[in-house]
Amino acid sequence: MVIDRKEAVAVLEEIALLLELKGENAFKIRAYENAARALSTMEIDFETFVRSGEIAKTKGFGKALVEKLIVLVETGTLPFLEELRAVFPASLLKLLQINGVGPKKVSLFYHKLGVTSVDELEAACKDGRIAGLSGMGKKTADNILASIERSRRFESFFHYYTARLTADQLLAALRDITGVQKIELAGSLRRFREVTKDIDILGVSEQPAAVMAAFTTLPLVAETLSRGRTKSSVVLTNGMQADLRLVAESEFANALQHFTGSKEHNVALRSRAQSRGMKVSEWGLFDVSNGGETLIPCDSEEAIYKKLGLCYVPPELRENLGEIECAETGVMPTLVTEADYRGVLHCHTFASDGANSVAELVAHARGAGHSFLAITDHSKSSFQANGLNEERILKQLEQIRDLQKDLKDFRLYAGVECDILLNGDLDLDDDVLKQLDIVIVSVHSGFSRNKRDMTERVVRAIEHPCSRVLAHPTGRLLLRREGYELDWDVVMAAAVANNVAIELNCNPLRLDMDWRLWRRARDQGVRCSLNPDAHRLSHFDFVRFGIGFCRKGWLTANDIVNCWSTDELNQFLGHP
DNA sequence: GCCGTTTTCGGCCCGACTGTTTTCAGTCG
Repeated sequence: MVIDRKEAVAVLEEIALLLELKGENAFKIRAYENAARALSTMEIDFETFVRSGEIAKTKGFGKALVEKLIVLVETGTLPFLEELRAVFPASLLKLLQINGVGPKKVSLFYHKLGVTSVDELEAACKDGRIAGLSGMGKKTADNILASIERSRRFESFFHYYTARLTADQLLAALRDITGVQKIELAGSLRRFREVTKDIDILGVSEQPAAVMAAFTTLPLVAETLSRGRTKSSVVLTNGMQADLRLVAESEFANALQHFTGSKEHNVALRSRAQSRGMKVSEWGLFDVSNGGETLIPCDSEEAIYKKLGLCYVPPELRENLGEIECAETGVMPTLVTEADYRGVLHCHTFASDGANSVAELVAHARGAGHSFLAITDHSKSSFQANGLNEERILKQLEQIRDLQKDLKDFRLYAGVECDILLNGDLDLDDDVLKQLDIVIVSVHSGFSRNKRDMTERVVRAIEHPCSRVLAHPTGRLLLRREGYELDWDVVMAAAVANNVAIELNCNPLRLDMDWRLWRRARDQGVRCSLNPDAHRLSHFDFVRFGIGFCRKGWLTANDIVNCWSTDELNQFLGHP
């Protein structure tokens, strides 16, 4: 039995949760969590990684973890995990997902009441058994019931786009409250995580009590979970949780840094501070080198990083995935900005499954200040999307050439989003593809093939001489459908060798290729094409946040073909 | 369980809020 990387990550994560239930040392638990996280971002063949001994040289994998993972690779099972599973039924892990219920409570409920599932916990809350436990009371039981109800009523995660628009609405409402001097977004939304659980907002006010009162009674707020002087939590009408923290002006920079996270980034920063005789928290940076606690004033996030011997780390990069090591060198990449973006290379008209005409899309793109636009409707195999056959594509090509004649300082490219067939062939005749300015290739069928077959299929499409962009390369739909697996080493190498860009599709459901892969792709020489995959004019707005995901992938304007001049792009497309 | 220029033991990031208790444990981020 072969254990792959994903399975190993799942094993480590499960061990961490079970150890929590067991009440193990928190640092031991963290060691498993860190190892799982490290492994999940590595692009390695897990078995080779373990067998070759490479694992033992990797930070975070000590003697105990290496030994366990060797057993896992060699036998396909891990007795250590089996023993833990025998102590706690697997269903207990689900209880940990209930807000306000942590390992201690789960363990208590299990041992005292035999509770093993959410339904049983609900029953125990209702019939008074929970309130009867020592240390628990009626309020605890009521809160657990409310949490269970909330988790059933709403999915716990939201797509970035939904969450961000909700957050922007909330920010605007908060800025209108009397006594609010400053309001900023923090947390995972500021860091551009693709899905998010809650909205974290940080504010400055000299009248925190009044502001908290106003916040918890906003029309957007459905329910107040907690309300303190510096922190309040609410559930919004759409089911999202939002937290507001208030601090004094002098504390703002430190608080913003702290509440932007990630947790892992902050742990690393605090550890760094400690090793330099300092202490960092949401309240400030302190010199603790001579036993006391002397505040080191920081009026900006830049100042905090500087005092810690680092250059500024943009929020998108704060995941403790190498950004601190990079900041230590004094040189950070100049990340792409919204102003660098010059045009969309993937959109649909009503000829296939879009809502607008070519002319409408052109007008919209020009209105947005873009320099070029590529029309890329679906090809004939995507019949569910009314894909175009050779004849219809050629007709559209003619229409586009006509439109171009009247366009000054704007390049309109004729293209197609051509289906990659099961064997890796493209869906349209070569002599038609050759006439187009840009051919985007993508998979829309046969998602369940295995990794090897999918890799071969995609690489074959990349190697087609007309291919220029590989679109939404895994086909994932966030919170709905896993993407198919690809051997990224092979796919990226093929993309570089054949001068094919890989798309970062910024449709909020896709965000595909994932930000975690981009730094590595860029280092290998892969070009990115950032596209909204627009099916209507409003989808052009996806680019605004798409830029954030490019930044999260460490990309500069130079790495993204959509940020190039029309001349440079023409050269890339082979159409001077 | 990991780690090491105070190095093989003894550290390991920090604080707010809640609910239950009279000083604190659990949870969360």
